Amino acid sequence: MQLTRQSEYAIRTILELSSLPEGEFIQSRTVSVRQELPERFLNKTVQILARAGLVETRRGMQGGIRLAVKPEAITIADVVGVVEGKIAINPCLADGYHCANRSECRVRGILNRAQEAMLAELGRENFAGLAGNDIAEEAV
Amino acid sequence: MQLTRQSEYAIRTILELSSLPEGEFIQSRTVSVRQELPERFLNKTVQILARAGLVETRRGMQGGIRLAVKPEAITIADVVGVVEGKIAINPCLADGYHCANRSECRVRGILNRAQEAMLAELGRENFAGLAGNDIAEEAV
DNA sequence: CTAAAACAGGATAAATACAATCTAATTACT
DNA sequence: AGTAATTAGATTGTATTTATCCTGTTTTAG
Ligand code: SF4
Ligand code: SF4
Repeated sequence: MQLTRQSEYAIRTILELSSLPEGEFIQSRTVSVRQELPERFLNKTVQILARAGLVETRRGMQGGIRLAVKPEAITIADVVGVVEGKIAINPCLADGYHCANRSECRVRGILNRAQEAMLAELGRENFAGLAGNDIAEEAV
Repeated sequence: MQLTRQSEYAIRTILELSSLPEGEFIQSRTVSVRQELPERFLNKTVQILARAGLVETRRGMQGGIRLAVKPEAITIADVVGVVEGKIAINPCLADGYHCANRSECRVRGILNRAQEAMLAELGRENFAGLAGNDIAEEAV
């Protein structure tokens, strides 16, 4: 019942990128140093974020990575969802899983509600707020 | 980001026990058959539940297991907590873990709120309601 | 008093999943 | 060309989860 480290790494990466001036590239190596993340493994993580369209990459000299969308449009729920795939705290909440007594099971309903409650919280605040680079710092 | 199977097994076991007349013993083997759970593994799970004081066991002929407390007093959150230990969806939410920038980290607060929201839902309904053996079936 | 029934507990094995690394390619700028 | 950066897949290492085995202890039927 825990997020993977890769999710944390991804969150910290997006956080780092969110605090940069819009459009600026930063090398993933720099992120790994600043956030103290294993470099090689972070590269993998960046790839996932890139394929999902959250970050943009540029190769070669002067290359690096940057956000592909505005920090305001990304939440922790998004990042975790991209890295770990669609969240399902129990197999029966995932697509394509068939449990015999699923129809009459009342446990499943509770698990589902619990999951939704968690995802709602993870999706409540966006990375503009998290990185602290929004002016108003919308009072919660 | 998933509950262990053992948690499911434990939930189904408590559910089975909750639907029995109060005080009646049932053999763990019967539970494993009725719920289609691996017998040997379930024994281990029962031990955990017993040590935590949720179920009571009796050895020998005519032995078996039964709830040690009323179904009304047990929630899914309790069962999962017993089987998996104190829930922490990220290492930094567990006791004894030290993250360098924990004090200034705003991600942690969100993760914590998400976890609490999930646990609140898991603790909302008790096993009397889940097993459907309470009269009023308290309208939610 | 003995044998069978049922849980207790530790050790171990098998299977997954997670985390990290390695090597080689590709791209792009200078 | 040459260098700096990401891309991609393969591979290794580690931890966790899941499951089984074997031996012991308790209880009761006979
Ligand atoms: S028994 Fe209920 S909670 Fe468990 S897997 Fe089946 S549907 Fe889901
Ligand atoms: S960076 Fe924040 S969320 Fe991540 S482990 Fe540290 S305190 Fe927790």
